[in-house]
Parts: sequence; structure tokens; C-alpha cells
Amino acid sequence: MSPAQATAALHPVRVVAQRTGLSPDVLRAWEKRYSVVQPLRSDGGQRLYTDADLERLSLLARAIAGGRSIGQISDLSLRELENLITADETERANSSRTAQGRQLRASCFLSLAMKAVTDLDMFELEEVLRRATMHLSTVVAIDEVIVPLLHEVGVKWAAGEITPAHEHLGSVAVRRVLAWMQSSAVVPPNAPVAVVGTPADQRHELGAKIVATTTSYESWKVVYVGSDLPAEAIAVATKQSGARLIALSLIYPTGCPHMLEQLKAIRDLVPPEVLIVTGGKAAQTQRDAIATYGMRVIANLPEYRILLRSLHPSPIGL
Amino acid sequence: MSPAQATAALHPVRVVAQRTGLSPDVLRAWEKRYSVVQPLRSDGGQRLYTDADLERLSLLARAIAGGRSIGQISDLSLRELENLITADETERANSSRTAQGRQLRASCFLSLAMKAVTDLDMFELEEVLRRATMHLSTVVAIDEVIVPLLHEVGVKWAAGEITPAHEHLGSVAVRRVLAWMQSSAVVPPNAPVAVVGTPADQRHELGAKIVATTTSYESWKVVYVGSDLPAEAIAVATKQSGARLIALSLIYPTGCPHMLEQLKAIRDLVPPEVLIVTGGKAAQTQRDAIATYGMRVIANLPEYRILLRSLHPSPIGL
DNA sequence: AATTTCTTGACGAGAGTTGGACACCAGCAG
DNA sequence: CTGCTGGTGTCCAACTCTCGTCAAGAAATT
Repeated sequence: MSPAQATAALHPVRVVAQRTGLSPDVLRAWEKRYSVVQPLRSDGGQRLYTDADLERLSLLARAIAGGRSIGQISDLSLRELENLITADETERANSSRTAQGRQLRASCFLSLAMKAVTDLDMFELEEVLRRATMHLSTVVAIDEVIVPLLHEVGVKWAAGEITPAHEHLGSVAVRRVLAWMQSSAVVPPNAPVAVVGTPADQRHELGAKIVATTTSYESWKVVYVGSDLPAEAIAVATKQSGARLIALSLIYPTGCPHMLEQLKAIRDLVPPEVLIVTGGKAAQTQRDAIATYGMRVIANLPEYRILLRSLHPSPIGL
Repeated sequence: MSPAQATAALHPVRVVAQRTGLSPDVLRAWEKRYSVVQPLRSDGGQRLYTDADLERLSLLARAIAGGRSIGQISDLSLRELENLITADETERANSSRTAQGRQLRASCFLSLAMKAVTDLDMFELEEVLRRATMHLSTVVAIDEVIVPLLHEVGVKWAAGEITPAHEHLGSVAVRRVLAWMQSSAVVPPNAPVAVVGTPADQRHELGAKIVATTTSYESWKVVYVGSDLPAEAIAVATKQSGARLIALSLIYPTGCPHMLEQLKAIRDLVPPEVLIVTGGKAAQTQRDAIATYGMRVIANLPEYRILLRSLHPSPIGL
């Protein structure tokens, strides 16, 4: 504990390895190939690193983490190393903030998620999706990870590249993550109410779940009525909840005449001041017919968000 | 930025690609087809770009992002490029909302939060902060709303513009929002462990809470030991949890000699391979002294995140 | 005695290089 | 509308270079 001892502290290779994050092998290789440090030796020949060695190695390790290669930086002085590191790190701190940095990260999450699906690793998939919602915003995570993921899975499933098991695993994980996201949304007590679901014969759920979550995050109270629901049930839910808006997901089957009948029935059963919006592939194909019933057809989620905000401008601009 | 110092650094293609956002393929293609730069070569024939090359390529990349095509701008001088880019970007700033729109939203949340503080409206403040975390990402919400808010409150409190009641209300709301954020973080079972808190005599908590939340969101398991904790207690917590990292928030009082003693005591009590990092105003003022104890001093949260990622690279790049 | 560290040498994954091919898009001519 | 052409980003194959890792046997440390 004397000051003399404190300055003379020497570290064995194990301590240096753990503090710098470099393996003992690497420490020896760097010393031999690039002479980055020349540690003292014990009587038996074992390396004893000084604090100065430790600092130099730490700086080198940080520079490596910043994308440098050891051969190029092994000769630099401490001061040069520090300059290099601060330049690299501030650069990196900035780049994660730009729009393109974010775009890049979103596609990175997407490919990881897709890999988890093909690996049939549900735990991994769920974790990737949760991390995406934490590191990107919820909105970006839905638009640029979850929706593209489902789309890609659908395409590959149709092409026979993946099995129904993969598709099912993806659905389950996405459903759970959406439920988790929605549970952490905060809805003010005086929020307007929206009914979300799919009408009769539409037997898919994820589209509606995504719409429900999106609606929640725009500060609406959501009454989620599930899928394949007859017009009467939707009308009852609307009346009881006092909803101003009904959002219907129409994906499959497309081109079913029954669907138009159902939509018309809903339109007739609820008060005319309730706005009904539809989205999804099946809605696109029947675009004109649906419009004649006085319903809106939405092409994508951002458009839906804009609609929501125009219906109920939140105190927070945009 | 003196030219004498800047000349030392040469950049491998990987760094240039990351900083400019251009792919290595593009860098080579531009060099071959348009001679936009002529990088030096290493002994092995690998490209080594100077700072000047880097700047030129960055400008070209921005011009490309602005809609220009490489063939038409490859001959332009740096000045001409700058003019072109500012013209393009001001043009675009008027028409659409991109990165600036996000920045704008963050500052919008911030001013709403500040208004809630001066109005002594805790419910509103909490809701604004929660919405900020939902609409921005958690990371951005912390960096650009919560931290600036606390800073502004501190400044106004010091200037006597607001009362202790305002300051207290802000602390309570922020603390609750942080707790909520942390509860919704997902930590994988095999995550490394970090101990977070403040040492003895440091009687503030929010800084440590923010660090704890940030650490959680980087997929670490956090042992939060609270504030004003003696060195022995921190050492025990470290040992029992098997932590690899101790993160200490040092804000107030600054310049207290006692603090350095405490830090030294912690350093001596825990195994040398445990990394200790410090941050906060008091850490900055004692920067050099702390560094001699083998501890890192962190300037801001982005730098802390980079450190965390270098210690435990998550499967998700960046 | 068990574990760690040392040295030397070699291996191989990954990154970088070159030359060339290819896909895509625009504009323009037939 | 179709086909051609030049401009560009991307990809591929084969090779080289870099650098982390491993193996094996000896020595030191605990």
C-alpha cells in the first residue's frame, strides 16, 4: 500500500488479458510481431506488464474495436493513439444518430430476424424483435422490421423455400412481441376509441394485431375484437365502446364477394359518423368498390398513422 | 485540427467505408473509373486513405445522397462540392422532413416536458416522457429528452428561476419513467453483469438510474446498488453477482478528496480484472487522478454505450 | 500435482485486391 | 413499343495478405 509499491505494480498476463479484453495469445503475438510493448520478465521468464504497458494495450484494443488493424497502428505513440480513438469513437457516436445509420440498423435487425426464422429459433427471434423495438423506436420497428419480416416469410412460404413450421413459428413470435409492445403502450384516460379486427371469413390475425398496436401507439384506446367476426358483433362492439373509428384488416381471401357484403353490412349497422378504414391486400384489390361504401382504403401503415393524427391531433406535434 | 497532427493517421478501406457509408466495392470502382482519389498503398498492397481522401469521399457521398450522379461530380473541387451539397440539402430541408424532423421532434418533446415541470404538472410530465420513449427510441429519448431536461432543470434551479418543488417533481417523474423503461427492457439469461451506483458521499440518484437503464438496454444484467454506498458494500455486491463491470456516477460534490479515496478503496477491494468506469461532472474534474487508478472516465452516454458494446459485443452489430 | 505460462511453428478464416461480368436504369433512336 | 447504349452499383472468382488461434512440449507458478 505504500506509494512506492503502488507505482511499481506489475501485472501478470492474466490480469492484462482480462482488463484489455485481449487473449493471452494475442498479447504474445503482438509483442512478437509488432513489438507493441516490452514487458519485464520474472525470474522464471514470465511476463510482467507495467501500468504503462497496460495503458498502451488498452488504447490499442480500443483502436482495434474502432476498425483499425494492428499492423497499421502498432507504431503510433500514445498521443496519436488517443487522437485516433477519440476521432473514431465520436464518429461512431454520431453515425448511429443519423437517418442512414438508423436505416442500416433496421435492415440489420431484419436479416437477423429472418435468420432466426430459418433456423427455427423462436427464442432468438423474439429477442431480436424485442431488441429492435428497444433500439429503434416502436414505430420504426414495426414498419421496417416486423412488416417486412412477415412479408418476406410469406413470399418464401409461397415459393416453398420454407415450411409451414417456419411460418407458424414466425407468427407466434411476432404475436407475442406485439402483445408485449401493446402492453407497454401508455394510453391517456380521455383517449378516443377505435375498434380493430377482421370481418367474417377473414381468418388471419397478425395484420389486425399490427394495426391494433399501431393504433395504441398513436394514443388511441383500442378495442381488439379478433378475427373472423360477423358484422353484427363488430357493430355491437362499436356501440358499446363509443368508438369513432373502425379499422379492418382485409388480406385473405382476396376477391371474395362475401367480403363486400360484410363490409356493407357493417356500414349499415353503425352510425354514419363512425369512420371505417380498411387495409391489406384484399382491400387494395377491391379498392373502388369499398370506396363507394364510404370507407377509406389505406395503402400502408404510415398513411394510417397520418389518418389517425388528423382524426385526433395529439398535443405532441407529429 | 492542425495539419501537423492530422497527417499521422492513414485509414484502411474498412474505416473509410464505414465513415462515408459507401461500400468497399464502390470505393474501388470510383477510384478505377473516375480517379476520385489515389490512396497510398501499404507494403502488402492495401489501400491507405489520407484524411483529405476521406473528406473528399464523404462530400461525394453526400452529393450522391442529394441525387447527383458520380460521373458528373467526380471532377469537382472540394469547394464546388460543398456548394453543391449545401444547395441540395437546403433544397431538401424545405420540402420534406428527414433527420431534422426527428431532431425537431426530440426538442419538441423536451420543451413540452419543460413546460410540464414549470406548470408543476407531474401527470403531464410523465406522459410526455413516456410518449417520447415510444415515439423516439428509448436511446434517443434518454439522450435528447431526459438528460437535457434534467440539465435544464438543474441550471434553472441554480439560477433561482424555479423552486425546489419543481426540481423535486421533475426528479420523481423521471425516476418513475426510468423504472418503467427498465422494467420493459429484455435481458437475455446469459447476459454479463454490471454493478451500477454511486460511492459514499455522492447523494444523488438520477445519474446512476440513467446509467442503469442505459446498461439494461445494452443487454446487460444490472445490479443497482443505489447511492451513497461505502466501498465495502460495492465490493460485496460485485463479488456476489460476479460482475465484470462497475459503473459509478460521480456528480456532486465535485472536488471532494474523499471521493478519490473511495474510488481507490473500491479499486483495491475488487479483483483487478473487473473494469471500473466513472462518469459525471465530478469525474470530469478529477479525470487524470481517476485514470491513474486504472479506471475509465466516460464523457457522455454514447461513449458509454460504445464501451459496453466493446466489452460484450451483442449479436446485433451496433 | 495441477494449473498457468512460455516458445515456436503452423493453420485457416476473413479481409483486401484485381479483372471482369452482370443487372438495372435512363435516355434515345428506330 | 422495342431495342440499343452508356452510366453505375453490385457480384464473382482467384489470389494474396493479415492476424487471431491452436497445438505441443517445456518450464514456472500455485
